[in-house]
Amino acid sequence: MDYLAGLNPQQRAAVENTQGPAMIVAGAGSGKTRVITYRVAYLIEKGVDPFNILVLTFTNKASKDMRERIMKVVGAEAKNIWMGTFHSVFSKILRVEAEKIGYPSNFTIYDTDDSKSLIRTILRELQLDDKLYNANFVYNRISSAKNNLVSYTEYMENAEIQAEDISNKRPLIGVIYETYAKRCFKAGAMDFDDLLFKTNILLKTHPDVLNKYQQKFKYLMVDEYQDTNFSQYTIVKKLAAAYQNICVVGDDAQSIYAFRGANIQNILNFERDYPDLKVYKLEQNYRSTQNIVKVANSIIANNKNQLEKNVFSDNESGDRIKVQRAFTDNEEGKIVADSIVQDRTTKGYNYNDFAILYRTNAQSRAMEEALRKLNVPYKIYGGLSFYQRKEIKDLIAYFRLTFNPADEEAIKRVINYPKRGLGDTTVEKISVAADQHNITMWQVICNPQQYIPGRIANQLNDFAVMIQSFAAESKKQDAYETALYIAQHSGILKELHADQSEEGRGRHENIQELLNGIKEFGEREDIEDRSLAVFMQDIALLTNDDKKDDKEKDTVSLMTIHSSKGLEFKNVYVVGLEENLFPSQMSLNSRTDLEEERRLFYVAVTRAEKKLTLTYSTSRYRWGTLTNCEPSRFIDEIDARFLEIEVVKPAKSTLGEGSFNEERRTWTQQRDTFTKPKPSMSSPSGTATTPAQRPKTTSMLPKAHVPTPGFAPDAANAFQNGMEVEHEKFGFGKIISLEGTLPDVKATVFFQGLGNKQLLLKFAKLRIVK
DNA sequence: TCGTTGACGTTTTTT
DNA sequence: ACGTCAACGA
Repeated sequence: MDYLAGLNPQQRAAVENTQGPAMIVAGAGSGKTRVITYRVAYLIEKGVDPFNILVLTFTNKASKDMRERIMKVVGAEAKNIWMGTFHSVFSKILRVEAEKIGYPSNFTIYDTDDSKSLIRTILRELQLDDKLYNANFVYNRISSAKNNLVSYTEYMENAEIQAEDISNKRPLIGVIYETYAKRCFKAGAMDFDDLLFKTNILLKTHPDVLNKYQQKFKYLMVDEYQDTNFSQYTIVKKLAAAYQNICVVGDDAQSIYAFRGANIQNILNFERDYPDLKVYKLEQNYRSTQNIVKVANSIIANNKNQLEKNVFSDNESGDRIKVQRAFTDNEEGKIVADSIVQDRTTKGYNYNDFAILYRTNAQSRAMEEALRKLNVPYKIYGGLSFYQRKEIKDLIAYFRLTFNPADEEAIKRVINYPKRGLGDTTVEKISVAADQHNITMWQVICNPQQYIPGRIANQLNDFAVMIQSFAAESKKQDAYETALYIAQHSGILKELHADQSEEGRGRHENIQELLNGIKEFGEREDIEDRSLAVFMQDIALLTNDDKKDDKEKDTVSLMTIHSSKGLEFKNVYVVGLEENLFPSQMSLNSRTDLEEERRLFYVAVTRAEKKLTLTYSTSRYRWGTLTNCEPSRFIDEIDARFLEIEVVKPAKSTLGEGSFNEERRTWTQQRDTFTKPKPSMSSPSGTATTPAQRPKTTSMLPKAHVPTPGFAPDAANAFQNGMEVEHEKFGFGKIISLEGTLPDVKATVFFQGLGNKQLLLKFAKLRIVK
């Protein structure tokens, strides 16, 4: 246990106090991960069975890293610790206990796309205005209800919530919530929030199950506790109730997930729930230079709501923080890329030692381009994950359907991909029939003659038989063979193979990569059940970090600030420090939101060990148009003593060594002259629409034909060559020729002023004149 | 039923 | 700039 010697008194106390409730308030860079790691190692060395330890983290990456670090201390035993994100740990438990709450153990996990798609379907069915009832809005509303453990019944009975919805002019959210929840249940599906919500229900309604897991998890640890929501808080509280060996670790200054329901109250509740709670404060920052720590402190001091804490550093004072201006987003990229190349060569850094952090994923593009131009290797973290690509989701939807045919979203995704003549109309019919008879869409598809008579029934039957053959195949073959069989027989491989464009080949390669991944999974020795069904279970919870270890590769890291939490780099560039971008436009309405944004800035700044650079641009492409930008208020908030402002461009600057604020004033005036509306040339006085303002197309087209009163089209079989006909839009014309056989007869008709038109008689609305 | 077209909204952030 | 969606024509 010689590792204990390397800890400071507070850290050591936190590690050695293993019994009873504890809270570790850990400032940025204060060795938090080390403490958790050693605490777990210490527990094991004191004789606690790893199977009795549960460690909950916030991201897959954090749990993977931590397991590796624990492994280095205690060896292979670390494999037996229960460790993972809330979502992954409790989805595992739910699969074991699913039947107790009426779910199949192979329930599907709906990702955000699936959820929103289902909500859109429901909005259509309820004939609600999808502008007012925006799917995103509805989703967030339902999500936050679940995260606060409000069921749909409670939602509709709660006067406060109802009043809020009514004042939002959206009184029917409760009804949508109910429909959504029932549809998910019918489909054997849980969304992300359900994984926690249903766990709560399970533990509440089944004391025996609760007891089982209380006995199992005698020691609990929760990382990033400030980011937990009420639903997570309640699970932890219940599990810890028997032994009270609960240790939470967090930093209120780094709470950046309130938008997702995280509640800072949880820390306060925590003290209230455990009167004999021991609190450990880790305030010494070992990561960064003094300057960086001071800058971080001066930023967070602007927040009103925070716990008392004094983070300090004994490291060298270090360079001042660089602030650099660019005139365009591309130039910003160039400045950063140049700086990386220069520091690497002159100061002997690796590419690994650099990170570029941004507020939104969209900002990565300019950075990428600049890095590519200088041949700098880089890796983008986050963004569209491999498993979110269309072709991957398509194939996975076939897998989902194979193991859970009730999965409505999977059906809708693949029933007509590749094209097999089962379009929207048919899906609508299936959906209606399913609703009427209170069965699943799959049951309708398996019995099409009964519910949807006609020619379509045959195609539906073919589809059903195909899916059933996949299920049969999965029972005979291993994961890879089954997957390959499905990829081939669904027609997906053929479809992608036919597309010889660059992207098409890329998609084909992605499918190959997924298949390879499944093959590797099938060869793993450490898992007993290596079936495709098991491979599928966690797919929705995987993010990018699961794919290949690029750790050894020497690359610059690009990521959002959110995904940078918990990481550290020698050199950090925080880019796009502009009003409306960072802080984000969405955050400007309320103090709470702005404070969260500021904490985000705090997180960004505290990632840096040696050198921190902040950049902003005076213009940037947003939504495809060039927009002017103002420097972020966050720059102003930093104590100027720690800053080094570099005015890059204007050759022979007249600004001299002026302060940042002075420079900014100049810049602002300059911008004003550019944006002042020019004397109007385009808008003539008066409000009436002038002919010149109408869309050009209208005036260019021949005059629209007004159909004869009582216009009624004739049946397709009534037409003969040479007949004079009337078209609803094109007016009068004459049939020049007829081709094909009923019902697919195609007519060529000559219309006055329009020339020849080819019309399919079964669609075109034509009336016989003579 | 399917493909094309033009209008529209999108950019917070993650499991 | 880009992707999604409704409307429309074939």
